Amino acid sequence: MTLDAIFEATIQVLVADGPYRLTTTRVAKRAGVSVGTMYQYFPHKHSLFYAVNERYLDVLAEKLESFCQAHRGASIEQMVAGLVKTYWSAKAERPEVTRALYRSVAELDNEVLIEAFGRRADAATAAMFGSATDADFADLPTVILTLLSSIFGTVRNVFERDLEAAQVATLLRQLRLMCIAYLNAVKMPSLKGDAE
Amino acid sequence: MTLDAIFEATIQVLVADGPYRLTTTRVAKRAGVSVGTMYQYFPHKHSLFYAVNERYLDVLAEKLESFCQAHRGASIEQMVAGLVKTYWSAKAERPEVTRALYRSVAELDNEVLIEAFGRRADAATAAMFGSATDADFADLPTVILTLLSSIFGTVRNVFERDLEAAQVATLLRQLRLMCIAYLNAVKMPSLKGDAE
Amino acid sequence: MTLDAIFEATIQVLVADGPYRLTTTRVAKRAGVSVGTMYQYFPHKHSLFYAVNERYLDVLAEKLESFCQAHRGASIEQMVAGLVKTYWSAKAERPEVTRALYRSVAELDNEVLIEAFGRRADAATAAMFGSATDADFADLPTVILTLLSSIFGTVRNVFERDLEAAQVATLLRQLRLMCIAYLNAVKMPSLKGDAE
Amino acid sequence: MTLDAIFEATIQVLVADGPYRLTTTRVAKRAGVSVGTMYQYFPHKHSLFYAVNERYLDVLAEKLESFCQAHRGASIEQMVAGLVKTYWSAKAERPEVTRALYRSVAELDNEVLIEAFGRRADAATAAMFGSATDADFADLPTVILTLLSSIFGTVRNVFERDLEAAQVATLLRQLRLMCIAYLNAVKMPSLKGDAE
DNA sequence: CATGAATGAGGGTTCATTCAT
DNA sequence: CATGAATGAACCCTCATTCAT
Repeated sequence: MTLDAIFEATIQVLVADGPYRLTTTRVAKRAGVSVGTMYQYFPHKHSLFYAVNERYLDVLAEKLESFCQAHRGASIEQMVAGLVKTYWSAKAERPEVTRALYRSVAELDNEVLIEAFGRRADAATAAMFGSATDADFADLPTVILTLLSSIFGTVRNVFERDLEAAQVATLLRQLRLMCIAYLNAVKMPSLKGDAE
Repeated sequence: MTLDAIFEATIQVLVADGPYRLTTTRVAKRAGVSVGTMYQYFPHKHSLFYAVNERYLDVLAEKLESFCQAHRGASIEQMVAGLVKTYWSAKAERPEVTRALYRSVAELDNEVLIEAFGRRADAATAAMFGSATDADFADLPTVILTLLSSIFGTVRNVFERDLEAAQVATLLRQLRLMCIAYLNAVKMPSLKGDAE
Repeated sequence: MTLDAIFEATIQVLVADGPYRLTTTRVAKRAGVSVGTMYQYFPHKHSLFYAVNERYLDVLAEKLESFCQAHRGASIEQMVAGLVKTYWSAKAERPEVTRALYRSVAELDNEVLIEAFGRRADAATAAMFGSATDADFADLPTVILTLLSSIFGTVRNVFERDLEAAQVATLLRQLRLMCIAYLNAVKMPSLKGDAE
Repeated sequence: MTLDAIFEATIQVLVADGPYRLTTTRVAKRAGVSVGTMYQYFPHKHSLFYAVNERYLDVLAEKLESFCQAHRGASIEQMVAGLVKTYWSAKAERPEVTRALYRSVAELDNEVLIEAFGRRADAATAAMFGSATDADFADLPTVILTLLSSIFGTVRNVFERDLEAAQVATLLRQLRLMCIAYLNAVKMPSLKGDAE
């Protein structure tokens, strides 16, 4: 489908030439359509860029949601491990694309997108952790905000500092450790906690 | 001094108009100098941009270093609390500037800058935590990388999601909690630890 | 056609304003197109300039070739007279253009063009004089080089010194005389030469 | 002396960077003076350029004049040989300078200079050939014009086509031959001519 | 609907020239 | 007088956007 071709072309140009060289002509050519056609789908360059980000965050949110949905009732340790893995895998699948999008964010006023994504991630994660069989939290929203900020932020840092594979593996392990230590520190003492 | 005026003008334009609208003419006008003068100090737009970031990261690194220097031999709890506070304060001093610079990163190949900053932060923090009187770590570099990634990442997330003051305060408290929980989880059992 | 308009505009600007004032905007305006359009045909100013020269030399070379082709087997006197006339006529057709192009040479690294033109002129002229019925030359290439250098150089001098019509006519007559005297001086005594 | 330094610097920049990169700052720096000082000697760039050319042509004219002065009463063969040699040597002494100046001519309206030079060359040469002991010419001015146009033009052609040393030597020999053949063809039959 | 040539505002950069020191 | 930092008009070139075909 034309639209998909345009999206993919945008990402490819972004990765290959950087946000600075992302021109409508270049994208159109790579997508195999004319500029005119592209303007039928997107009224201006900005909207194209916006749509690409929207789509990207949408897919990401879906992955998180589907993971959270599937792991209700698990242990917080499983949840944390899975959450980190899910988020990292989604980002690491196409690292250059991830990096390119991280860097291209400047171009658009995407606060709306980020907020929407944040809300979805918060909600899904909160629902999952709320169903944990081995822990309860007095202020779940705060816990979730802390957890996600830490995970998302750390992952972003990895890409920014361009760490080596070995370092990344270690860091992700430590990240899990950190999150679990945190959750255990803030969870309420409960009967459920007996199994520990 | 002219140079400072240019720096400040760059930041102001960045904040007011965004990286996309950062043009040499605009910066020059706001700095109260001619384009020609600007080009006497910076061989091209890029270098101006780069210099601003370099300066910013330099100040940031210095603040971290001076804090770390001053708190050798403290407890890990004090270190964590101070580290978070120092980093956050530096970023929150001029929030719009911080946000503007976070977003402008895309424009320049600043991996070198980020790496240099990372190394300085790593070194200073490692030296401090290595001197902690109440904890020892088997793999200090990894612990530091994790700690800083988490702190830096989380702070960045705060700016990206544009959280409210109250949320921020809570989140920072939780962040300290999380870091301490992590450090306690990974520290080596030691004689020094007796006091715990 | 747009392209021809651009060529002609370039020449006109060159003539009217000189090579120093030949700007892309000026050419575009005179050609009745936008700068953007010009850049669709020529990747940069230089290439436009180059193309104009190329075209000019190409036409010139063709005229020489066609004359030489048509006068094989003639007498050297006819050849010389025709050669001078052909070259001069081509140059004198639009004297200001000729002068403008002579002066604009500095702007472009046109050694390649000049060499190419030189080779074509050499080849055509050599073929013609090689077929002369009343003379043979021991070292034809050298004779041709001398002949053409002298003719081309003299003509250039005329334009540079901006001689009056009467002087020009006289000079051209003398030039023919000089060339013929030279050829007679260097030609081999031969059976063909009997008629002399 | 400062002025000489500026002249030499101009030429060096011209040779090293081409007429396009000849900027006042660059010349001043190479001359070891400030732009301000340069503007004390030359009211604008153009005048500097003009002066350099003037000086160059002046030296050239002097060489021709002094040769012509010294060879009054010689044979036309000696005159021609010496004239070609003198002119060529002057040009070939610093070939890059010659080439650079040939190309830079476009920048300035130097018709005046060229005319002045032409007149001096004409006068000197005419006086010399008028004193030849072995030939008389009915229309000396025309003969001189032809002779000089041919010599000057041919030499220029050599630089333009960038011929090899061997070719150059041959060409110069032929040029002498051509000039002598011409002079012999147009000289008046005279008693002086007996020696022939 | 698709095309892609045409547009031209606006960007980065240069450099002849000035003038306070 | 010499200096060289400051100026800003003007240059070359790009690219988002339009619209006749």
